[in-house]
Amino acid sequence: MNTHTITDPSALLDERFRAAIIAAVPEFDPSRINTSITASRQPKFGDFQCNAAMGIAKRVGKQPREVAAAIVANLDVAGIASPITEADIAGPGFINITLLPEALAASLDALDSPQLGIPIPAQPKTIVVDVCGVNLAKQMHVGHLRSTVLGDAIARLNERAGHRVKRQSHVGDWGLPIAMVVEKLIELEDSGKSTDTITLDTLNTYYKSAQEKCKGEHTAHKAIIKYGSHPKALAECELRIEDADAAMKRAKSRLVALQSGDQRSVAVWQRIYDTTMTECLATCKRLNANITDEHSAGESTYRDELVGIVDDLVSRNIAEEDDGALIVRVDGIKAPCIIRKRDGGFLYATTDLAAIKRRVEKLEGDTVVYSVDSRQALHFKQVFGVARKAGYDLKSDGTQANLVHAAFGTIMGDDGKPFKSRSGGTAKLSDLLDEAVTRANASVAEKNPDMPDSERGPIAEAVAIAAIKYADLSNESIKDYVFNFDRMLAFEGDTGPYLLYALVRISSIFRKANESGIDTKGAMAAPFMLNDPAEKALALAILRYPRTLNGASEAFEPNRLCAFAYDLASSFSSFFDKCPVLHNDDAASQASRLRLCDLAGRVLRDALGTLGIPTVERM
RNA sequence: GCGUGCGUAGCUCAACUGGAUAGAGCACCUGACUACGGAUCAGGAGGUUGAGGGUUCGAAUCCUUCCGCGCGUGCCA
Repeated sequence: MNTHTITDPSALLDERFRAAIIAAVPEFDPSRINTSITASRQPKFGDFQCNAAMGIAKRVGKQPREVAAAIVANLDVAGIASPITEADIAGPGFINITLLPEALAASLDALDSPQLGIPIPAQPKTIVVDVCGVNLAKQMHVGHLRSTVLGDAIARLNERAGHRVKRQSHVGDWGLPIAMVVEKLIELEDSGKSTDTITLDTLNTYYKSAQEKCKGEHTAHKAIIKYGSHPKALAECELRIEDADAAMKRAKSRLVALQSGDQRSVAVWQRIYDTTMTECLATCKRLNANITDEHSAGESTYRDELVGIVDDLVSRNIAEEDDGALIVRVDGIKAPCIIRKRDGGFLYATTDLAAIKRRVEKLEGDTVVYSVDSRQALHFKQVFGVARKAGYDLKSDGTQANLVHAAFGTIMGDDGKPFKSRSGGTAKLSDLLDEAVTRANASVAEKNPDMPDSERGPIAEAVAIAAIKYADLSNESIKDYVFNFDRMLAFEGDTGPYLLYALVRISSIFRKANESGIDTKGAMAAPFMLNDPAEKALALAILRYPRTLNGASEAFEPNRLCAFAYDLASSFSSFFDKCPVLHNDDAASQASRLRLCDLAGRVLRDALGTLGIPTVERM
């Protein structure tokens, strides 16, 4: 017997109803039975309900209520739920189920283990998760928030579900833009300036100016031709284009030097790499995202594989030449996937193909999931299509790996447009975090004036990160969402701080209990007494943890676990209000409630940990 | 144009993937032994789920036609 069957009442009910359905409707293919046991939305419909009768009735051509009655007649829920009769059949054939108090207590008791009822899969899978994906010489900005936070959460969800997870950060460390910055640094060195203590901020400036220098003027030129301008301005512009062309030429030859392993170029590149990654990984750490150096898989690491892949696709007639470029056509997609430019250069599609190959063949991924902006949907459709066509998705056992684009929407500002910094540019991620921390600090100081600064600092940091991450994770990821400090940092309502507050109250109860000499340790073995509706509601909320976690991990949807966490915190708050724990003369009830508090706290903490949200003891 | 996604309370979002009377949070109104942390709890008001049609016992969810918005769209990543 596995843990799942014991701790999750819905799993227990699933078994009993399956048996009843087989007996009640023998003509129905047992392998197609879906018992459809769900938690009831309203208490008056019981604790759980079975919605299977309607669907089965349709397929076997019977009346739904007739099927429901047959199921009930063949049903044995002894030891789990109150006896179920025809009176429990409602509407078109819903079967309402109310758990026995002792069964509820037993389930809770079984869940109360270090594993917290999460089943360990018989055959763990390997899930490769594409996360973060920063670019050299560029600061992390809002655009990286979601790929980092969501990607890490998806990784954690699958780790918690018992799978092997391999994070891969596809670092943009290759190509012309980087060569431009390398060239810039070398020019500086040649003019006698030291670049030893260069910062990422400075690199970022170089990156932008190099970009503009090499192509910005061309667009300006086009605009002038199109809309007309003073001849002098035009002449000046053309002069600058000559400059730009020269710069572009230098950058391209620098790229060649870099790619062919020129020592000096590589050394400068390495410095840029180190400077960028040191700062970005620090930001990841600050975000409580488990993304470290070992997860970095830069585009440069694929450079020696690209030629082989392209040759392979050509020799197998998967790729074809078209207008000088090399393309692969994928069924159902109009736009072909370009894997080599007319000038012989490779594109990011080529690199991504190499990445898929590595992730399936070398990293042995059963699933390769990409936490990447939804605007890249077409790109991934193409690349996945090419990979399948070429068989790069085939695992060693010959079956196909599951390629998933876990797409997410854009972060918007209050004006409904993509989020910008106050000055209008792209907002640097660390600045955003700083502002959230400042605000959290002020709030904590206001609510809790006695707390010393030294204690408040780290707490404000955790509260701010929790607020930002919860806001990001709790929405359905595919949708755009509005980034609003006031809303996410509000200590009321469906926010990160509210969840932390629930934990703080639990911690506080135990602090107080221990101070007054109550045997909290002993209470951890106390029998659960769940007589008050609020106690029962809290128990039912806790018991939903295993199912919710599995559903969220399988669907790569962290927002489901967020909803669970909020529901749990909210159920706890109601319980806290109605069921005194310490101000309670009944020793048995007190012990039960202490244990319930402890379990609720551990489950909530575990859920938040699985989302990558930091927690605190006080706030 | 084609492709793709979205449209739910005044605002921000859910809806266990086709289930019962569409739920939360802000904001608004009314309450709660001076509170085991009130950063809370209980209640009220707030809806033709963009519009029409279809599928069925049952639709916010699936199909279809419109409307509106976003995004992508052959040699950037």
